[in-house]
Amino acid sequence: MKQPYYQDDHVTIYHGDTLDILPTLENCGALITDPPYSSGGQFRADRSQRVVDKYVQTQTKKGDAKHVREFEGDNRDQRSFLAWMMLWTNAARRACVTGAPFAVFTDWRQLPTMTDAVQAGGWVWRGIAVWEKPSARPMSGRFTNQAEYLVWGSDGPMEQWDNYPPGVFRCGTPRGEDRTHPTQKPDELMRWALQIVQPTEAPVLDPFMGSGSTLRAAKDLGLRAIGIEVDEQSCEDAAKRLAQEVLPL
Amino acid sequence: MKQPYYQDDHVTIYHGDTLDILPTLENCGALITDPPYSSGGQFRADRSQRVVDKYVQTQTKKGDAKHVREFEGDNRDQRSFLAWMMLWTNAARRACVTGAPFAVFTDWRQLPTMTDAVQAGGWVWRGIAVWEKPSARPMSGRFTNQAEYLVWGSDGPMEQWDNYPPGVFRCGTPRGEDRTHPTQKPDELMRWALQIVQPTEAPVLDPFMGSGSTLRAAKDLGLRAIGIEVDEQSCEDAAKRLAQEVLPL
DNA sequence: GCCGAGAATGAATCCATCC
DNA sequence: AGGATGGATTCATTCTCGG
Repeated sequence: MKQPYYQDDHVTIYHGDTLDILPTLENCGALITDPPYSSGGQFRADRSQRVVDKYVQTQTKKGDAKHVREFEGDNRDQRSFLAWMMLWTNAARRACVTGAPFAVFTDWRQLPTMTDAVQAGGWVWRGIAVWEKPSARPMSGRFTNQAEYLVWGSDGPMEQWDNYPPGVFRCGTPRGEDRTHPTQKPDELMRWALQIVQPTEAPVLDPFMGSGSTLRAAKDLGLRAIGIEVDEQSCEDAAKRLAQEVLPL
Repeated sequence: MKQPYYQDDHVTIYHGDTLDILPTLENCGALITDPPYSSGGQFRADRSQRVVDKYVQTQTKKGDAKHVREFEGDNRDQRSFLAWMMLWTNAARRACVTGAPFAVFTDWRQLPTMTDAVQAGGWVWRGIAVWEKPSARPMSGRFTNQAEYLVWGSDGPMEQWDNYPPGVFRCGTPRGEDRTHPTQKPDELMRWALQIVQPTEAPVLDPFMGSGSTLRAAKDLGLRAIGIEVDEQSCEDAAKRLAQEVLPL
């Protein structure tokens, strides 16, 4: 079993490829993650760009968006994207206990592929929840694509317990110094996503940790969590972020 | 050419099966509709999201037996639903001018099938817009499925013009006297959906008219519209509703 | 400290242009 | 012909800064 990159009372971080690490894990209580979308354009040329060129449109882009990091695994075509998604969703399910809930982020373009992939990976798909982003880029004559989606469900039967999270959640994206990862999710959003997880000892699993928003939110909610990340710099960023005190909510 | 069931300055209603009527139409300016979601009707929605036919799962973990049922079963109903959706989306596209926009309502269960169907029918899929219903029934331990979805795009290149409709729209469902059709959409919602249509002479096409909400909203916005409906009682209800005066907005 | 004006920003998209 | 590149564009929201 691989040594953790970072560990404390609540969270564990592994540095490495998700498909290598996942088979070594077991008894996780939930899968909550934000995988690469392999999206960002109608044409293959657009999708094959560097991540920063696709997704970071600040004026500082040419020159010094130094604090915004590149990330891997976002340049696949549709077929290989689906195949890869089936592999990791299946491996993640094996790392979880029966009945575990899952919630996976995706954008409109990959939503149908994502629902296929999680089901092919053995999960039961039970719905779609909506993240409404207040500041999206409008296009003339079209509906603004101002939402991202949370595909959710469970591994087999899903326990009912006393919690009723809303199906549509509205909040803005992190800005400026708060953002170290190009597609970083706000902590508030991750706490919402974690509402399908019952408070237990079994840790939440995030196989695409990035800058560690899922783990941070889990820790703040008093949950345990395990993160996997292939980029070492992101592991370091996340470890720093998690070493800080638990935030009062 | 079949005689209209109802006709006035702005709207025309045909009574009959959509697949019979659509080939007789041409030069429509847009497709805006709310097709049957296949819940409890002609097709089986409860089996709709099984993907075992597409992606075979080879390995199992202990305790997997109970999941197998989730993957078994018969995709014929889902296949026939998809085939039928491809037929009418294609026929509707042929009834429209090149560049025509489309917007089709669906629920979360049928969303992936719908995006497949419109693309197979020859339309360019450009996004998903969200209808947030404030009055959905919550489920314990789960996200509330409180949204329906508008799959939208165009037949080929889409003209840009001076309109920026929001991608998330919040409004309640009709109640009491206002509701004659079981899945009736609020007029306010249909006016939002029609914001993707440029004001022209070419009529909006609704191949599943139901109680006529699309036509009513189009007329109120000063647009022309054509509706098709197989149920005669619904045709009568819609005709009554459309014969009323144009509502001041 | 509060308020308002002006600037910056966003998992974007389109299209002309260049290889 | 078709892939790759780069510039222009849009508005709601948030941020910055000065009064």
